[in-house]
Amino acid sequence: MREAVLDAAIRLLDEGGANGLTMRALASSLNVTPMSLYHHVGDRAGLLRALAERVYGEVLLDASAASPDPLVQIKTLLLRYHAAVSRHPQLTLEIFSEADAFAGVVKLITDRLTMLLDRVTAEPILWRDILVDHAHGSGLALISAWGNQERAVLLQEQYQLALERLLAGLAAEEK
Amino acid sequence: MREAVLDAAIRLLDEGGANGLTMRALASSLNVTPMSLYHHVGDRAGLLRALAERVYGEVLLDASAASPDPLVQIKTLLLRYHAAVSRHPQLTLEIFSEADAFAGVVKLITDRLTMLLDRVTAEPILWRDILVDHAHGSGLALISAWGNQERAVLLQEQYQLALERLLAGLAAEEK
DNA sequence: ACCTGAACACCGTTCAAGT
DNA sequence: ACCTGAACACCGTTCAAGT
Repeated sequence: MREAVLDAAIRLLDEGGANGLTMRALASSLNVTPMSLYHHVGDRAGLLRALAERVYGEVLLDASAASPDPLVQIKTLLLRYHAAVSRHPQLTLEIFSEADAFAGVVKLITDRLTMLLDRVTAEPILWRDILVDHAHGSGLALISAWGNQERAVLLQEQYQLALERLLAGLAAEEK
Repeated sequence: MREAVLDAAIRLLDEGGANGLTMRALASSLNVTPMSLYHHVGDRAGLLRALAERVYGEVLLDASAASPDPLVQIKTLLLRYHAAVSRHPQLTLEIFSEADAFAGVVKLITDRLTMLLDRVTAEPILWRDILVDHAHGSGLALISAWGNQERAVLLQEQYQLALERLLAGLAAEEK
């Protein structure tokens, strides 16, 4: 039942943004009373936290990937994170507006990124913020392309290109 | 009177985010009926549009600055835009969630940026998106530092540093 | 443990009426 | 032109009551 609630919630959020995901609309889409939701996901903040864990949680799966090259692992991690952000940009927006945003899963992702960058550059923090901020900005730009599959694919390809430029700039600095 | 409404609105938005800026709270803070606001700024969407024009409008003032060097002008433009975004990150967030976001002023800013980049790189669009997306992500990160003046200043300085790295990477490519 | 209806304190916005 | 009160159709969440 909890999974069904989260499924319906992410759909409402994708389609209607923050205003589309109301407890009452969510309950109604499941043929249930609004108050019933509180037994499965808690209040609206709890619901959003659960959604964030589900969407961003996949990013860290089997992270010590094929290649031992840290630059390749950095690229893989960022491509996955960007994919998660741009798959549900409205969720990202909603998480951002919380004061203690990105507290849980995302902290794990940026920590892993920092560790990898430490092996590649003398300024791991600076580059981590450049790469993460850029991934956020690029992912959020997907909102303006919602429902436009063609443009969405184009933006995804462009992110890959942009990431290569950024990592080239990083690799060009001496360690 | 219109200016007073906008002043109060941006304050509510900064302090309480999207949920803090309600038409009723805004009216109450001005000792006025909610309906009175509709004569000055229209509905909530109109209010946000007016706020966006005011905040982002300053970015384009006297843009053909001191130096004729396009790289310097690019840097100045982005520093100003980032300053506007990070001064009111909650407004940026709210504008982002609109379908046709950044329609007005921001279009002018990115167009000017594209023109300048055209004189410096063979891939102006790619670099425009890198720089704009990064500015957005970095500016939005200010939300987590709200009320923390020390951290806010640090993030501003870090943006300047990050921008220099990015422009160095851009300049390193052959035109 | 899970679900419910009724209620409370909110929203944005429209409308008809006032000056 | 500007302001108002009342009303409508919504919100999130609490509470007391049911199974």
